[in-house]
Amino acid sequence: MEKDKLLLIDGNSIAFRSFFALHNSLSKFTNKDGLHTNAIYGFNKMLDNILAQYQPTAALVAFDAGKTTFRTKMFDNYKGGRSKTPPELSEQMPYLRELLTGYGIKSYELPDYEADDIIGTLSKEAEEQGYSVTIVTGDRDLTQLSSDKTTVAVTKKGVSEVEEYTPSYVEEKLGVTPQQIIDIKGLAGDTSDNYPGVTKIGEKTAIKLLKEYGSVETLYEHIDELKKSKMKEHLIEDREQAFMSKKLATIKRDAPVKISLQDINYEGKNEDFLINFYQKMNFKSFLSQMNQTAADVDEEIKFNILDEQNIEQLKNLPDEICFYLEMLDKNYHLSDFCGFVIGTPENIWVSDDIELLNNTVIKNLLGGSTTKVNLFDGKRTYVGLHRLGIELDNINFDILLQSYLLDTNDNSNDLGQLAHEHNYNQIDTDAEVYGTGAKRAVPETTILLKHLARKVKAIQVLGEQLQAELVDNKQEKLYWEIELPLSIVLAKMEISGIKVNSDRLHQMQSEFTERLAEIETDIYREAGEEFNINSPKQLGEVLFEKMKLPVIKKTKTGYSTAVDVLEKLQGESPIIDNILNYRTISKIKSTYVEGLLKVIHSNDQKIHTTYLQTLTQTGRLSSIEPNLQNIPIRIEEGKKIRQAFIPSHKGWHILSSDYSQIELRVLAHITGDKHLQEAFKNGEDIHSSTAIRIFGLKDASEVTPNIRRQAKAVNFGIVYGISDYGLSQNIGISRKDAKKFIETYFKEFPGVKKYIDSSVELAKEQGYVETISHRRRYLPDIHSSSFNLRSFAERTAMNTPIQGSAADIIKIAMINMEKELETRNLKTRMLLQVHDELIFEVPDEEMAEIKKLVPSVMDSAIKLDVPLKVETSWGNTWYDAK
DNA sequence: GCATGATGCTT
DNA sequence: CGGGAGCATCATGCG
Repeated sequence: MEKDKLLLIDGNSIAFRSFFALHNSLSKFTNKDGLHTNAIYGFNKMLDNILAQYQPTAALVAFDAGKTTFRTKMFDNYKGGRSKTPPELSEQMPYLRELLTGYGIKSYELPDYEADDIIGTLSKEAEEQGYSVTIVTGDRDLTQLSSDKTTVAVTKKGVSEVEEYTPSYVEEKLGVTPQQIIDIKGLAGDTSDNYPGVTKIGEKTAIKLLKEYGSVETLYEHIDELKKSKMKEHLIEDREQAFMSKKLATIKRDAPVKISLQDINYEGKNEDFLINFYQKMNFKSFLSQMNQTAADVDEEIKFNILDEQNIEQLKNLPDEICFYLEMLDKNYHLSDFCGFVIGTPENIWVSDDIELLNNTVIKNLLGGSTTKVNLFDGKRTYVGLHRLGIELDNINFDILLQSYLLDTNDNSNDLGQLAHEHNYNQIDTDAEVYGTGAKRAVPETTILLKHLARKVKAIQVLGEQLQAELVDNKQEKLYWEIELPLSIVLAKMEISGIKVNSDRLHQMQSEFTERLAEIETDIYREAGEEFNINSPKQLGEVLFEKMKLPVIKKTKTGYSTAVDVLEKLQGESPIIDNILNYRTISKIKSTYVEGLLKVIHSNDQKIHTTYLQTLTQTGRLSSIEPNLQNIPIRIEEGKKIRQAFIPSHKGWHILSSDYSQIELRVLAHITGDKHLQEAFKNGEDIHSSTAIRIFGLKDASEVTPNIRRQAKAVNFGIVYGISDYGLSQNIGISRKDAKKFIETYFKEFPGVKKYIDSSVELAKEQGYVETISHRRRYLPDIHSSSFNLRSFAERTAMNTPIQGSAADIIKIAMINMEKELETRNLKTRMLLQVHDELIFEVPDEEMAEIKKLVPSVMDSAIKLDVPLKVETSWGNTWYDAK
C-alpha cells in the first residue's frame, strides 16, 4: 500500500511571495472588475507544480487568524514595524480561498495562533501516524520542522521553484540541526519579526556559539566559563531576551487544532468549479490548459458591414471618428492588409475588402483635415495607408502614445492587451484572436469583423480617458507638440528609407568568407581538431579542457569565452588572436553584411527600418528590422559597412549632424553646477577639464591620454547611470578606486551631487521622475528593501532626466527640421536618427543651405543654460560623412 | 517552432 | 547578489 503523504501549505507566506514575485506586472493581472489577481495566479502555479511533484493523499492550507496571537501577548512588539499588507493583496485573499475550494483543498485558521503553529501541530500528528510530510512555505524559519519524515520546501525567487530542506540539507546550509534554528533566533533575534535576541550577536556568532554549546540553555549553564569579553557582558545582560526570543521562534506542536488528518483527505480538483473561477479571474493560460477558452467579452457589439452600395453613409459620420487598419505581420512595411474598421461606437463600419479604402468617401475622412481621427499606433497606420495611396491627416488620439506617456510600462503593441492594462475588457487581445508565431493567421470572417468592430469602442473610450489623465499629469504639451507630431516625422523617415549598395555588401561578403576560411584552418590546426568556433560550449571545451588554458570567468552554463576573458589569455597561445579575429569578422559578416542584405526591399533597393517610439523607459527611440542604430563605427573593418549606405539619387550626398556631449550639457543645465557650466561656456574639452578636476591637475598640459580616458569613463558612468562596479569594469581598475573617483567627482561638482540627492528624494515622494518636457518614469523600486533594486532605482532617478531630456531635445529638433524642409520646399530628406545624431540625404544644389540649416535647427531646439554644440559632416556614403 | 543563454555592436 | 539599454545573431535543448 502506498504511504500516506500530507501536504501542508503556509497560506499567508505563499500569497505574500506570489504577490511580490509578480509585483512588476501587477497591472497586467486584473480581471474585468478591476480585481488584482497576481497573487492568486502565482498561488495557482505553485499549487500545480507542488501537487504534480508530491501527489499528496491529504492536504491543508493554513492561514494566520489575525494580528493578535499568543506571541503578541508575550511580546507587544512581535512583528511590530511591519508595513501594512498592500490593499492590492488583501483584496485577493477571499478569492484565494475560492481557488482552494476549486482544488478541493481545505483551509484552516486558528484564533491566537499563526499558520506556523497549525502546520507544526499537524505535521507532528502526521509523523506519529506514519505519514511523510511536505511543508511548503516562503519562510525559512519553518525548516526547524524538518525531520526524517518531514521535508520543508521553501520557495525560491518565483514561487513555482522550491528548495527542499531535509535535516541534512539544513546542516549543510546553515551548519546547525533543525532543532537549533530556534536557538539561533534566540541569540540573534529576527529583524523581520522584530524581536531582539542578544545585543551585537548576529547569525554568524550565534552559529559559532551553538556549535560549541548546542543550545541556549546549555550556553547559559556554562556562561561563567566564557572568557571576559563584551560579548559575555551582552549575553548576561540580555539573558531574559534570549530565552524569550527562542520561545517566540519556537513553532507550537500542540496547538488546539480542531481539524484532524481524516478531515483533509485530498481527492483532486473540481474542474467545473475551477473553469468558472478562472473565467471570473480571466486566467486564460489555465483555461487553455483545461481546453477551455476565456469567457466571451460579454457585451454584444452592433456593427455594419461596409460595401460599395452603402459606403455613402459614411458621409453621415461626425467630425471625430475612430479608425483601425489591420495588418497581422509586425513589419507593416510589407504586411498584407486583412481588414479595417471606421466609425464611432454608435456607428461602426467594418470590412475585409481593402479596395474600399480607395473610395473617395474614405479618402476624404482620413485625409481631409476636417475629420479628427482617433486610433491606435498612428505611425503604423500612416505607413500602411501610405502604401495604399492614402495620406492620413489630423490624428487626434493615438492611444498607444497616450498610454506610453502616462506610464512607460504600458506600451503593448497589442490593442487588446493595452486596453486590459487600463481596465477596459470589452475586447480580446490580438494574440488571442489571431494567434502568435507560426500559428498567427486571419480568422473566420465573422470573428475578424467582430474583433475589429470592438476596437472602435476601445479606442474611443480609452482615448478620452487617457487624454484626461494626460491633462492631470500636465503632459498635454508633450503629447500634442512632441510625440504625436514626431510619430508622423518618423513615419516619413521610415517610408523614405535609405538606399543600399548591395554590390558593395556582396563584395564584402566574399572577402569575409575567404578570410574566415583561412582563420578557421589555423584555429583547427592549433586546436588539433575541428569544432564549431561559434559555439561557446565547444570553444570552452577546446580552450579550457583540451588546451588547459587558465579559466578566468565562468558563466551559468560553463566557461566564459567573452572578449575580456580572451584578451587576458592573449600570449598563452596563438589560437587566441585567431579566435578574436574570427569573432570580429564573423560578427560583421553575419549581423551586418548578411543581416542587411536580407532586409533590402527588392523594389527600391532600400532599407526601411521601423522605429519603436513607445518602448524605452527613458524616451529614446529604438530601431528594428533592421536595427540601424548600431551600425559599426569604432573598428575600421566594421565601419566599412557604412560605405554601403548611399544617397538615393545621383549627385546627392549623405549628411550627418550630431550633438556633441548633449547629455553632459543637459546635466550641466539641470544641475546648475557652476564648474560644469563654466567648462561648457568656455568651450573646454569636457573630458580634460573633468580630468583636471578629479585628479587635481594644474592645467591641460598635465592631462595624459590615459588620464583623459579615465575621466571620460567617469563622465560616461555619470551619464549612463552605472555603478562603481560598472565603472571599475569599464576602465579595468578596482572597485574601491572607482568608488573614490566617483566621490572625488561629486566633491568637485557639488551641484551634480546635490541634484542626485534631490532626484532620489523626489522619486521617493512622488513615485516618479521627469524630464524637461514632463516625460515620466515611475520608480517603484526606490522603496525596495533589496539593496540592488533600490540602488538601481536611485541611479535611474538621476539618469532618466538626463538621458530622457536629451531624447526630448532631439525629438523637438526632428519636428522642427521636418517643418523647415516642408516650408522651404526642399528635396532633402531626413533618413535616420541615432540617439544624438540625424542623417540626411541632400541634393547638391541644397547642400550649402542644409549644412547651415541642420545645425542651426538642432542647436536651437531648446534654450539651455549652456550652449548646445552640433558637428556636421557629409560625403558620398554614410562612411564618408565623418 | 520556440525559448533561453552567450556574445557583441551602438550610444 | 549583481549592477545601462536595446537589438540581432548563433547554439542549444525542449516538445
